[in-house]
Amino acid sequence: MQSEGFFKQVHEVAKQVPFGRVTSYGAIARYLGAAGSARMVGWAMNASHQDPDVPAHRVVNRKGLLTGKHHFEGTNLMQQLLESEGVEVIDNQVQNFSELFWDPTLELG
DNA sequence: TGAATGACTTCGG
DNA sequence: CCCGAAGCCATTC
Repeated sequence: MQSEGFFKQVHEVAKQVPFGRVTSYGAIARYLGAAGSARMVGWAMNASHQDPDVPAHRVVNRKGLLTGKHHFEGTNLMQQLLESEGVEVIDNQVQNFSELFWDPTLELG
């Protein structure tokens, strides 16, 4: 388990996502220099269960779709979490996604 | 070693 | 914008 570094980085970026904002796996991967490894970001998120501080619900795919909701408890926890932050979610899709989108390569880098 | 898997992305139609 | 197919790469079996 020496890959914690990669997970840690993903977790750190996820934690830096502002309240009520969302980002995509690819954006995080690109920011970490792991462009093309967007799937690994998802894999890292799977390990985010180790860090409860990681707002995995703020990470969606490039379409703003809550593809990872099935990895949360229940069936709509992810949506509830987002809505609790003021993010409107309909049919597992983030509304106004283009404005709520938070790109780490843009905001951080 | 090799095949299968996945919380994705990009490209062509 | 939607759809199907291909590409990517770490992890698992």
